[in-house]
Order: sequence, then structure tokens, then C-alpha cells
Amino acid sequence: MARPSAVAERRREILEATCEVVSERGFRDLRIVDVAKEAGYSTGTVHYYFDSKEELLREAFRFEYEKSRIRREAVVSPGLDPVARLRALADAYLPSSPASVRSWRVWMELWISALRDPSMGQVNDVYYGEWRQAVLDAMREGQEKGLIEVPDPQLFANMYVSMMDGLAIQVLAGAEGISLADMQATCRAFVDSVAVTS
Amino acid sequence: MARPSAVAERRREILEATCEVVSERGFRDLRIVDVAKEAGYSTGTVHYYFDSKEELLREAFRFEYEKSRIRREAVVSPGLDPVARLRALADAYLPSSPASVRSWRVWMELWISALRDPSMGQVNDVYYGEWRQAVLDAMREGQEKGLIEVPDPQLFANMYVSMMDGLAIQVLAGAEGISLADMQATCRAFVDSVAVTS
Amino acid sequence: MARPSAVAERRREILEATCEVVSERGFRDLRIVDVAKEAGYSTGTVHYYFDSKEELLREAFRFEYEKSRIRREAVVSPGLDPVARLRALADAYLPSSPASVRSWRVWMELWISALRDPSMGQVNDVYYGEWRQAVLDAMREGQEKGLIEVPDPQLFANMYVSMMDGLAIQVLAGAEGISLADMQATCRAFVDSVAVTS
Amino acid sequence: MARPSAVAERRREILEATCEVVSERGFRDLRIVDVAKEAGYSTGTVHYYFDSKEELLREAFRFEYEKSRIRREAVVSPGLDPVARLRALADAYLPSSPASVRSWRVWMELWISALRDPSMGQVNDVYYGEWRQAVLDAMREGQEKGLIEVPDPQLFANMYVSMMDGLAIQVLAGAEGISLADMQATCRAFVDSVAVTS
DNA sequence: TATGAATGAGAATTCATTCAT
DNA sequence: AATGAATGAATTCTCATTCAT
Repeated sequence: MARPSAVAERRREILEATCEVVSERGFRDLRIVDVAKEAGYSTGTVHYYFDSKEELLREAFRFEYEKSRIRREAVVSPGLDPVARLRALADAYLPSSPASVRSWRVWMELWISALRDPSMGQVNDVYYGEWRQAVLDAMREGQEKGLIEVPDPQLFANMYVSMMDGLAIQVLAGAEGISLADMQATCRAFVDSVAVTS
Repeated sequence: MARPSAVAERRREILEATCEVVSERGFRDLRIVDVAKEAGYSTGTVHYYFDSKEELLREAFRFEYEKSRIRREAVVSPGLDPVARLRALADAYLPSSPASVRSWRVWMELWISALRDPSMGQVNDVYYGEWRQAVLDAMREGQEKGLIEVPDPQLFANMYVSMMDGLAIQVLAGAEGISLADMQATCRAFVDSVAVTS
Repeated sequence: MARPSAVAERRREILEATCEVVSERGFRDLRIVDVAKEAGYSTGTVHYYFDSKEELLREAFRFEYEKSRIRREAVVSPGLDPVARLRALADAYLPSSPASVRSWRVWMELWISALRDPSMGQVNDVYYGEWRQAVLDAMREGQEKGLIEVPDPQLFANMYVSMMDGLAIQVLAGAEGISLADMQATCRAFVDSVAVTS
Repeated sequence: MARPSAVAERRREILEATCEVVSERGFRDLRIVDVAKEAGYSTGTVHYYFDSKEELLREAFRFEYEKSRIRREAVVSPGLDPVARLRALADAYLPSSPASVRSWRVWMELWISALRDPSMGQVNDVYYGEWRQAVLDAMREGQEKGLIEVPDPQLFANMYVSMMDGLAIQVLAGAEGISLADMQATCRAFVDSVAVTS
């Protein structure tokens, strides 16, 4: 007898485990057996729920992005003014907590996968687009309310988003020149540079 | 009799082939046999020059960075004023030519490797540090000459560099929202925003 | 569901095959694929049960010694008087049957392995110690009962045991000067030389 | 221009190196490159003097036996009485010096090789036969002179020789139960047991 | 003579995937 | 539904041997 909820729960557990293993060992060294161990199941079970390793990874990336979206929505509370929202978004995405470090690692793996696999590119497009949109919304709203002064909100939203990605990479790669504090300071300085000071 | 130059040349050929394969297939799917085929040698020969796959890849990353450094030095001609230099650097790093696309793909793979392998992180530190320094030099010189107005050159140099990385990733991942032209426009807009307009 | 007995049985089959291959081709030329073929499994299965070739061989040596111990215990029946027991032991260890030839070949390979690998030395210590003890017991009991006359049972037990080893080597190496019959005659002559003639 | 003596000297150096490597790493793990390094030549040179690895090893075994024969002849001085000679032989073959340990290790490897390779068996036959003959000569002479009392000199010579082999194996394998001193004591006890005490 | 670069035929090992239970 | 034993294709790495110099 099919119990859809039980199936969904099992899938969720396995995807959670997959993201954990992707973060720990990387896409390249991920083995089904590690995912199974992490999830507390057997390799047979992983294959029972996911046809192939590729499908498992694609779903895992989607899963991680969904979680990230939920975290973002919690941050972007309607009451916050646009400038504060831009700052809050950067803070939320700072790779400071284990959860956000994990997310970043998974995204980095996704980008690499997207270089050669269009289906991974689509996953990135959907979720990354939403993320850029959230920043763009704040930038536009700020401009409309006279709190932000930029020649082109779209361009400055892209600056901010890509800057965060680039900084996060160096933080995660353990670069000597870019610490977590540097990342935060850099993001703040950018917002300061566009915010209208009364 | 040993002919050092022949040995060095063979190493160079194999590293060149390795970078090509890393770019084409990625770090994850790189096989020694592909490198050998690309270089026109046997797998045994690849192993004759490099003890292990890991060493081969580490050397290949270094090799690609060296090539990139040479390209950068050609761009940063002493005659150029700082603002023009910031623009020239972005143009030179735009993933528009096959060679620069290849470089970006290799760097992205390096970043991923650095997440778990400190020796890869060191390679990144050395060469990436030089790259950030080149941007910082231009930013500082611009500030001193009154051509650029930024509260903190270091922060704005980091913004610019990380922005380029983040934009390039999305371009290379084939993101719908960020085209090559968008990347270029975004970089130019950033320079415009810090350049002093007379 | 795990069926421990089936797992143990598979391990036994593979160890049995390994000893057979060690005897046929020697430690040096043993290939996992030969063991797999001999056991009727794939190489993957051999590795499923044994992590590495080294572990497989270590376990195989242990396995062969266990079998030899069982054969020895069958020989040393409690009813036999000590002198007869010394003779029975030599007879039992004579490399005359395929099974005992195989055992000797495996032991010889073990000794060679023990030269450089202490873990193999330990295997030898445990089982070889038991074998020397069995001979010593007979020697001592014979002395106590006045059936054997030796100045030092320990020394004479060591003589007997090492003599058998040295003789067996030459028999197995196909030496012209030492036939199976010579080995038997030599062992008997040694027992005769220490046995008290009434 | 062929200079036979130079050729012979080069061969000798390589064989010396081969025995050293056989003793250190064993027959199984011997690599031509190690032999070359030990001898101070290149692998190409090793192959220039010896057609194949197999031939190299066969010659190396012969070479080691020749050296052992020379050592033995130095020990068996004509002046020594037979009983003293038997003792001197055992002392000379005790694996106490690096040189004699090396010899034993090489012989053990030879025996293993002889199990499957008749040409190795022949090498063993020739040289081992001489060694048994030397012991037999002492045993016979002792009997004739009334210094040794054994029912059959041939049998007792075989006992002595094989006993030494078996003891040496355990000493070299690092057996807990058989030390170098035990080996010596056991050999002495055997000679004592056959020597006529006046 | 001597070299050592280059080869290529293996061999151990890994691991996604299958499938009988 | 879930398992985990079994597989075998794939891949790295080794090393004796060859051969141009």
C-alpha cells in the first residue's frame, strides 16, 4: 500500500543526507554508500527512491535551494525598510553558521555541475533568479522611496548579488586575504555607498 | 643523456592538455587517459611525469594561473591611467574568448578543490592574491590622483574583484539572467560609480 | 536480511580458493582475478569480503593453519604412546598428499612474508608455536615415562620440528638429494635415536 | 670494443645489487629500478646486461650461492677435526651477521621460486648438494675416526642440514620461540648428541 | 656502452547499479 | 518496502621492457 507521506518523508531524509555529504565530501567524491550511511539506510534503499546518482544530485540541489528560499523569506520581513533589507540579506547569506556554509558549498558544487549539465543550469536559473529578484525588489523599492540612489537598480542588484558570491567563494576556500569579517564589511560598504544619507 | 628542456617541454604539454580536459570535462570527470590522448602520449607517460592524478591537477592549476598572470601583465600597461586600467582588467577577464572561458572554468574547479584540499587553497591564495593586488593598486593610484573617489580602496577593490567572479560564474553556468554583455555592463557601471566625473 | 552463515560460508570459499591459488602460483604471482575464478565469483565479490589483497592473504594464512591444526589434533590421539605420537606427527606432516603439499607450500609463502611483514610473523608465531608445543609435549611425556632419553626435551623438540621443516622444503623444491622417502626415513631415524630401546 | 673484464665487473655489481634488493624487499617486490639504483646504474643498463628480470634473478641466486660457498670453504679448514668442523659450519651459517642474514633471505626466496620454476630448482640442487656434501664428509670422517657415532652418516647429515634450515627460517621470521641463541644451542646439542665422549 | 624517456599490458581497487529475498 | 550481496565496468597506477640517442 502506498503511503505517499511516508515516501515523501523518506525522500526528504535521503536528500538531506545527500546535501550533507555533498557539503562534506563534494560532488566529486560523493558515494551512494555515504549518503545511505548518513541517512541511516542501505544503498539499495537510496536507489529505491532515486533512479540514479545523477537524479539524486539534481533533486538534492533543488532541495537545498528550497531550504535557502525559506530562510530568505524569513529574513525579508515586510516591515523592514529596503536598505535594512539589503543589509539583512547579506547577513543572512554570510557563511557563518554551519547551515549556511553547507548551503554555499552545495551551491558552488551546483555551479560547477551547471558548466556541463544544462539540467543543473536550469535548477540554478530558477532559484538563483528568485534570489536576484529579491535583491532587485529591495533596490527598486529603495530607489522609489528615495532611500537608495543608483543609476540602474538592475545593474546594482547584480553587483551586490555577484559580489556576495565572489566573496563567499574566497571565504569558503579559506583565502588568506578575505575573512568572514571582510566579507561582511565589504557588503555593508556597498550598501552604504548606494544608500542615501540624510 | 638528460635533456632538461625536452623534459620541461613534455611537462608543459601534459599540463596544457590537463587544463584543456579540466575545462572540457571538469575536475570530477577528468581521466588520465583523456589527458594522455589530448597530449598525444600514453597514460604511462603522464604517470612518468606526474606521480599521481592529484599532483597533476595541482600543477595544472598552477600552470593555468601562471598563464593568466602573464595575460594580466600584458593588459596592465604602465601608460594606462588607473580608471582605464580597472576597465581593461575587467575586459581582459571577460569570459568571451575560448582561452578566457577555459581559464575561468579551471579556476572554478580550483575553488571547489580548495574547499577540501588546503594545498589547492594555497595555490589559490598565491595567485588570487596577486590578482586582487593588481586591482587594489589601480584603485589606490586612482584615489591618490583624484580620479577615483572611494572611502576605502581595499574594500572597493574587493568588491570589484569578487563581483567579477560572481558574474563570471553565472555567465559560465549559462544563467538566463546574466549574459556576457550584462557582465561587462555591470563591471563598467561599477567603475563609473567610483570614477570622479569632471 | 543478513544471513551470517551465508556470509561466513562465502568467506570460507574465498579463503579456500586463495590457499589453492597461493599453492599453485605462489604469493608473488597471485592475482585477485585467479582467486575469484577459483572460487567462482567476480573480483568485485572478493573485494566485497576482503578489503585488500593483503588482508585476504593474511586471512588465508590463518585459515590454512587452522585446517592444519585440526588435522594435527586428529593425529595426536590420546591413546598413542609418546614415541608413536612423534612418529605419527612426522607422518601426518609428510608432504605426500595434495592437501599436505598445499599446506607446506602455503606455510613456506607465509615464512617469506613474515620476513618483512610483522603481522604475518604474528600469524606464524601463534600457529607455529602450537605445533612446536605439541611436539614438546610428546617429548616431555616420553621422557617422564622413560620412553625417550634426551638431555633437554625443549632442544630436541626444536630439532625435530625444524628438521621436518628443512626436509620438507627440499622435498617440495624437488631437490635431487632428498626424496619423500628420505624425509620419512630421516624423521624416523631421529625418533629412533632418542627412543629408549628396551 | 669488448672488454670482457669490464663486462664481468659490471655484471657482478648488478648481481650484488640484486641480492641486496632481494634480501631487503624480497623477490616478490623486487623492481628493476631498485636494482639499478642500488647498483648506481639505470634500468636500461640492467637490461643491457641481463635479458630479463627472470634471468637476472636466476643469476643472482647463483651468485649468492657462490659467495656462500667461498665462505664455507674458508670455514672448513683442513686442520679442524670433524666434530669441530660440524660445529664451525653451524656457527658460520648462523644468521648473526648482516651478510649471513642476507644469504639466508636470498636462499629462502630461492626455495620459494624453486617450487614452481625447475630452473631455480636446479640452482638449488647444485649448490645445496655441495653444502650437504660438506656436512656429510665431516660426519663420515668423524665416524671413521671414531669421533662420531651414528647408525647412518647420510641420514644424520641430512638431519643436521635440514635442522639448520628450519631453525634459521624461524629466526629470520622473528619467531618468539626461537632466538639466535636457541638456534646455536640446538645445533650444538645435536652435535653433542652424536659426538663420542671419551 | 649506457641512458632514461616512453610505452602498454596488466592488476588492484572502487562503486553505481541490480536483484533475489 | 527495504536490504545488502554480488557484479563488472571503469580507472588509477605500476613496472618490465624497448629503443632512439
